[in-house]
Amino acid sequence: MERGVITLSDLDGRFDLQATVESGQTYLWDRADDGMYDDDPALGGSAWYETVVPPLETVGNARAVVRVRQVDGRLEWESSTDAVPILTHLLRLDDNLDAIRSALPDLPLVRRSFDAYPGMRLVRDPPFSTLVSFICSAQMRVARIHGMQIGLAREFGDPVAFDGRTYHAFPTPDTLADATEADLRDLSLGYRAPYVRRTAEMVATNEADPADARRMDYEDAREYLTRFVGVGEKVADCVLLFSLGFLEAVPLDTWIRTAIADHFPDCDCGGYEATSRAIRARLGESYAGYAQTYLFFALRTGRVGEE
DNA sequence: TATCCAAGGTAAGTT
DNA sequence: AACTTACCTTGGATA
Repeated sequence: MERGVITLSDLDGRFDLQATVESGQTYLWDRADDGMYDDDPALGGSAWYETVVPPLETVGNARAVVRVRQVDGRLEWESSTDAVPILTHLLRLDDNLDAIRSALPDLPLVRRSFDAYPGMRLVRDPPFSTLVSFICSAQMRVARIHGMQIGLAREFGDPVAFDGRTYHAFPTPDTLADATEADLRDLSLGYRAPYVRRTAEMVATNEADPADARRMDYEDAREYLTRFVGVGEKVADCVLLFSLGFLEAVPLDTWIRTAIADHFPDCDCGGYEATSRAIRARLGESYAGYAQTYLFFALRTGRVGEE
C-alpha cells in the first residue's frame, strides 16, 4: 500500500472534499463511516472516502483502489498506487478555483451559493460509470442514486483486494450488458433497468462510446449522448459536465428550473435548448456549469433560500 | 397502520 | 417542435 499527502495550500483556491463528493455530482465514492448524505456537514469533515478507479485514458493508470480524507488543510490518501495524479484528475485539483470564482457573474444568488461551499470543485469521473449513474438519477433522491451504484458494483463489479478488504470496481459495459432486466430491477433500478442494460450493450458492442463526445463541440456532444437509451438532454449535460470536462454545460434539473423561474425568469424560453443557451449566457459561458453545481447544491441543502 | 407523494427525467404517442 | 402520459421504487409526510 502507498500513502501520501496533498497539501491544499499548494492548490489554486480552496478545496472541500465532503462538499465535492457529496454534492450530487458523483455517486462513485463511498464514505467509510456510512454517513453519506446525512445532511450534517460537521460529521463528514474528516471521514474517509473510498473508490475503485478504472483505467483512465487521460491519466494512463491501471485500475486502482483509492482512499482519501481531508484533515487540517491537507488531503491524506492511501492507495494501491500513486494516487496524486488520480486525485488531481478526479477531483479537479488542477482547476484554479480563485480564477473561476472571479470569472463567475456577480449575481447575488451565485455569490451566496459559492459562499455556502467555497471549496467545492467539480469532478472528472469516468465516462461509462457517470453515464450509468445519471441514467439511474431520473426521478431519484441522491442517497438512492448512490445506493444503486454501490449495489451495481457489489453485484456485478470485479472484486479488488486492498488492505485486507475486498472492494468492487464499477461493472464493465460487457458485464452490465449481460445482466438481465430482472437482475437490475432486483437492485431497485425500477424502470431504469432496461435503460442501463441497453446502454451498456451499446457501449459493449462499440455502437457508441460516451468518451467520443469529448472531441465534439458542446451542443453536438449533447446531441450525441442522447442516442443512449435513458439519456435525454439533462442527463447528457450531466455526463458532459461531470465527466467530459464541458464546464459550460448546465443540466436543467428541477432545482435549476425553479431557480430560473424565481431569479432569471427571462431565461425561461420553454424548450430545453433555448433555455440552456439563455442561462449559459447569464451564468457566463466558460464556467456556467460550475455556477449550476453551486446553485444546485446550495438550493438542495437549503443554504440559500428563495428570495 | 394505511395512503399519498415526490424524488437531479425519458420514451413513446398526439397534436 | 411542444404537450401528455406512463413508468419502478421507496422514504418521509400526512391522516
